[in-house]
Amino acid sequence: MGAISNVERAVAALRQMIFAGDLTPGSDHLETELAEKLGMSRTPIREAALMLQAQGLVELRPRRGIRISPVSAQDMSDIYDILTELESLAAARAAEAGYSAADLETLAAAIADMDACLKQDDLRGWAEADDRFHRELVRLGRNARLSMIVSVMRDQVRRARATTLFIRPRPAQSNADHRAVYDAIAQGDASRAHDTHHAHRRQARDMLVALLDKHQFHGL
Amino acid sequence: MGAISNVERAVAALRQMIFAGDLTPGSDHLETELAEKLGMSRTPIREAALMLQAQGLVELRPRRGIRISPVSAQDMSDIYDILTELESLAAARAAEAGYSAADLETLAAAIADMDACLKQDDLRGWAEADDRFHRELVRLGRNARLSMIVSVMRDQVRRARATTLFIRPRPAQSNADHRAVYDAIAQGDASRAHDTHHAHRRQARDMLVALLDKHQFHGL
DNA sequence: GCATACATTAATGTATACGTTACCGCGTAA
DNA sequence: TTACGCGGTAACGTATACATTAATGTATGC
Repeated sequence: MGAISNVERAVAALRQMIFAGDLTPGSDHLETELAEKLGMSRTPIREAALMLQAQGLVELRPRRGIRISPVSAQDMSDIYDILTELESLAAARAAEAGYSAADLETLAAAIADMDACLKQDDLRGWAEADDRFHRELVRLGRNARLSMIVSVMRDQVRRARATTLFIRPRPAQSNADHRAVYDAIAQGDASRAHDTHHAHRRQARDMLVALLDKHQFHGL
Repeated sequence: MGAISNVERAVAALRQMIFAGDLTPGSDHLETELAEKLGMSRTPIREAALMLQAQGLVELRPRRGIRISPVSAQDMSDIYDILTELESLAAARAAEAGYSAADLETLAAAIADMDACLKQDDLRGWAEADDRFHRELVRLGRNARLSMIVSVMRDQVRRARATTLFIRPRPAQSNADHRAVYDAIAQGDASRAHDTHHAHRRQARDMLVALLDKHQFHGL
């Protein structure tokens, strides 16, 4: 009854391998190979691959194997554009929802954690708290489809973050932005929540794009 | 060489049946059933269902069959929110791209067609041209992921349009909006393109939501 | 030497077989 | 009467076998 299917196992394993870099972007992998490696038949592997394809993590190319989707600088820019718009919308909707301070507890905690991590130069911890902030923000927007899309986009970004986290400037301004967004939501000011977050994301995008250009990033 | 796989056939057939209303939202269908109906085995049916599930058109529920996803009024509102943001972004990017009048030919033609259809009270023709306009607009935005997301969202809306097309007010203001967006893009004015289209979509959303409320629409 | 046609082959797409499991109905006991 | 348990069954998840097909290498003709 534990009911954890092989397909789920395959999806989890493949994701893990992709994010960990065991399957490098652009590389091809035969269904049979992966099946053997994960100790199951081709069927669940194929189904898992189809799901991951729908999320843009892999491409099924007949007779050439399952390709781990590469992410170019252009892709990153495209993804950030989408994230910017959708997260800003979520921020606006969250502000409209009229949440109480208690409802916004998770948000506040994430901001506090980011502060704490920055003080200790714990970039990994900061990134985790930053993720938490953005995830909660989207959740508060109460749009299931939007949440889904954002999480798919974020997955694709995640692979690049490992690379860029330690070469990007310290995220100093970032926290002030988060606080401003938080305040706008707490005060129910939708358009300020939207615009503030939009500017925040836009800036992050521009920074990242410049960074990728500078470091000759041409695909991951 | 014919290279049209059964999976593709299944996807196309299922989509067709869903849009045509042969498979009504909320209904369940066993894999075996569908396989027999389409003259193939369960394997391609399952793969097709997985793809359609990723697009939100069906849900795979173990032992209960493949459910045609119902779309509630809330869903419609959520979807329109997403469309509003993403199409507006596309409009802005299109304006930035500096297209020539020739590049915008398709857009202009769609607007002209909408005018012509309205004059003849050809609502179906108008809807088709309207689709064409929005599709081209998104294409000009040059963001492959955005295009994909928008097309998935639009698919979900499409099912409701058949219902609402003939009870909604004549789209009179609509064309003026389209022209304004076109002009902004032609002049390279990104923020005007964005805001104009945003207002256009926002209005369409509000109208639709009001309409669905009024007609006691509680799911399709 | 180069291009083209063909045979080879290996990987996929599809069908099928099978074990597992949740659901449904029936019976029994409280 | 109702709740609970038990067995039958049917649908699914997965493995496997088979058909199909595109890529690769080879031979042949120019």
